[in-house]
Amino acid sequence: MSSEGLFGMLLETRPIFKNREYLRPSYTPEELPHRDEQIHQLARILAAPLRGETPSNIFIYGKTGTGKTASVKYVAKELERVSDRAPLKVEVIYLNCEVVNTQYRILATLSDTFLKKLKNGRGKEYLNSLGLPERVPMTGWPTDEVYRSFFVALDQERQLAVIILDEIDKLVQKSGDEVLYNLTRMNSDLKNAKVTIVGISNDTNFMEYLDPRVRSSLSEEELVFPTYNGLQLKDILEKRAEISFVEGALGNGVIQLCAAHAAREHGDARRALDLLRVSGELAERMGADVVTVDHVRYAYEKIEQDSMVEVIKTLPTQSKLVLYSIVLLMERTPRRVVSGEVYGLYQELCRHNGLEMLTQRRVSDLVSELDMLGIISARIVNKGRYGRTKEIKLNIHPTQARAAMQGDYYISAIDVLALPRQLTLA
DNA sequence: AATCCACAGGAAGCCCGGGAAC
DNA sequence: GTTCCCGGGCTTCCTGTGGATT
Repeated sequence: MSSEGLFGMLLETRPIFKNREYLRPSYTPEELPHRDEQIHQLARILAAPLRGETPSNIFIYGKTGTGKTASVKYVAKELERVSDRAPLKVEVIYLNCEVVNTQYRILATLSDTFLKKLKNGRGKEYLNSLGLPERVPMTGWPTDEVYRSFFVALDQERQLAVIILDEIDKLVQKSGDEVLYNLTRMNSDLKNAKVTIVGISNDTNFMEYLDPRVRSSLSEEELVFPTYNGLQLKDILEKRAEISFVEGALGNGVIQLCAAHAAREHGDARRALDLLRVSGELAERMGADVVTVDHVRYAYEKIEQDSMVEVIKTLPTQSKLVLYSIVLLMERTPRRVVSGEVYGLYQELCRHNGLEMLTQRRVSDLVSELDMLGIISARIVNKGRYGRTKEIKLNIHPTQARAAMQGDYYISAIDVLALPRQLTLA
């Protein structure tokens, strides 16, 4: 270690990032390149009620990383900003249905928002006089009571409630469409206030499960967010890089390469930004003061491996066991491994560790699954007289795979030394 | 040309847990 | 609470495969 000590190197090199937060998915950018059209449409639809027209509900569809959430949040923010001067006050409520995924919790959150607003505006006594509580408990109330308190609290003022339901497919999947039915009908009963629902999803199939009335009302206006192409991604990355990286910290071709990778994988901007950030972090860690295309390549590998580790961790025990057999064989003799060997070792592992043993047929399916997940690559080979088999290649480093599986109770308990010698030393 | 290996992978059916319907 | 149904995991049984070997 150098005389400067532990942090010497880190302090000496020029920093790479100005602010890496701008590269994270949680950041909502000031401008969204190549989404002007969608943003204008969205603004036009949402502004209509301000001019006294009946509000339309909006359904937004687009693959992940196409800027749906960012665009909606951006428009919502602008709308709230101008609503002071508008004839109708606007209140935007953003709900991610992956988190808030039941009818009760949605209504409770909406209730609370407007109860709080009312209390701040007119005081506790006013709430009491309407028979409204200060807050709705997290659980316990009958759902229609929660609905009523939301309704009454909302209708006390002339206002427009823009309810954004992100990942709305998750909601329908988990709790059905009853909430949506109630929310879409509200406008006909409200006297002062109006409600607009903005549903966001990356999956249109769920629409089929909706009540036809809900479906048509939810998609009064539809907006599609197409995926970005390579050039557009490059643009987006450049804009972001400007504010997040130190000037001159990005080498030639870095952005192009990140954009190209992401474009190849369905134009997901989130992935592209991730790749750029990880590349920077890697360069930083390696003590470089410029990010190069090599860092990007390395980062790409790292992201791939990391996601694979995640997949492995969530595998069922039997699949892990099969994978573990492949890993063991691979560690001994780094070559292609055939299915017969895998099943043989798998059997031994089960036998010597008191684990349930599956049939060859089933293990063959598990191997195919591992192949589908990209953890291994398998191909069928005919060896003539010596039969027909599957050659298996591991797509992740054996030590990484091992580490990913150690968390599993059954796997960590496996005692390799208990195996017959010819198997462990083959 | 016939044989045969060592599996792949399709078909049918069993079992079990969980959710909907009664 | 019971019954019914469904889907996923699994087994059993089976047919198919293509080139080295006989």
